Amino acid sequence: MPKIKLDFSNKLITWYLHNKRDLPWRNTANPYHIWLSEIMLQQTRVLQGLPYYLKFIEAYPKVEDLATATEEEVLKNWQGLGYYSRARNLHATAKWISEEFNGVFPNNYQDLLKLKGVGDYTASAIASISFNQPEAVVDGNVYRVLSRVFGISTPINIGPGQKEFKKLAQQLIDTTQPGIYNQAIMEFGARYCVPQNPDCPNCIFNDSCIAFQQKKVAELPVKIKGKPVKKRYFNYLVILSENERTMLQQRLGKGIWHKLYEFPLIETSEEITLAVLKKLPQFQDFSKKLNIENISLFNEKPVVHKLSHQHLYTRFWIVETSEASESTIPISDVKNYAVPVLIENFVSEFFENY
DNA sequence: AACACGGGGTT
DNA sequence: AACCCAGTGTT
Repeated sequence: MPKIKLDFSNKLITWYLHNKRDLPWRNTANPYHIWLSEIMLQQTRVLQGLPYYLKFIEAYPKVEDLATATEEEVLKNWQGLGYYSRARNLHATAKWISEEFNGVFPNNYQDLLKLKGVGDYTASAIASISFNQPEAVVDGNVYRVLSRVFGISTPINIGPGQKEFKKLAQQLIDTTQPGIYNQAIMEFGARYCVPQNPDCPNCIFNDSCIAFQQKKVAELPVKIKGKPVKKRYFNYLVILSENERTMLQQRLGKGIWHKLYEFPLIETSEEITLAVLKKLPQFQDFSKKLNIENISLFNEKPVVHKLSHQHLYTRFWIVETSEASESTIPISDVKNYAVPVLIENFVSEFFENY
């Protein structure tokens, strides 16, 4: 084995064994547990995903338990973690493995890659950690560590860079303990070679790190800038009908929050007044079905809910009606539906007495 | 290749 | 406000 490669992996693994966090998925090679943790940690901080992992392991000890749950329940348990396609793919994959493979996970990179929601990173993670296969992971941490140590300024978020880093990572992996190596480089990126102000003078690589030598640590990795965030204006109609009932609708189109629930929504191109709201065709269609007695605005200042690519300027209109429409549900049932955090925050504030 | 997809932490 | 996080699927 080339010395540079041995140096790199040995330093990383030595650092890891002294500095790793004690996380529940690190005490097992069970592919179900590893798969679950890896899906949850996609684009998600360990500390944010950890309570969800514990909740899922308890609610669904085996993949068959996840498979026999309803998608609604899985989404409810996923509520707040974001990127909800992960939860839908998780459930679909659990059913597939349970029904077609008798609950036994694929044991190699190529077959793991066929699972919904499992891409190059996750297939490599499971293959290496659960099955000891030498498949290198390349996540955000790996991009940062490799771009700095090896002084690579190829942009990491377009095709050529992704291929270059994958190839380098594959050359560097310790084939005798690939799972440990993969976790070591990720943990090192997450805990030491951090995005801003890493402690380079005391780093295990400070004698060889190209970025440190050339004072380019702050400029690496290079990332092409994305599009500016889009502003959207949401008007939620919070129905309050007789007997403490309200109305929820499921989002079924394309876009954010697919299959989650929310109050009836009217999206506009800008902030609107009550007079304008009343004239909107969507509102008039809606009001035909109900006997509206009063409308009031809950929040004059919009709640700005920030997503990666969108800022949602949201106002909640309280719509009191006299008749109990068929499509209403008891307010006390709202807590059983999977809703976006934006809705959950409103519900917990407005309906705290119900 | 570019874009959509959540929510929260950090600076 | 900008960037990032144990990325993937769609177009």
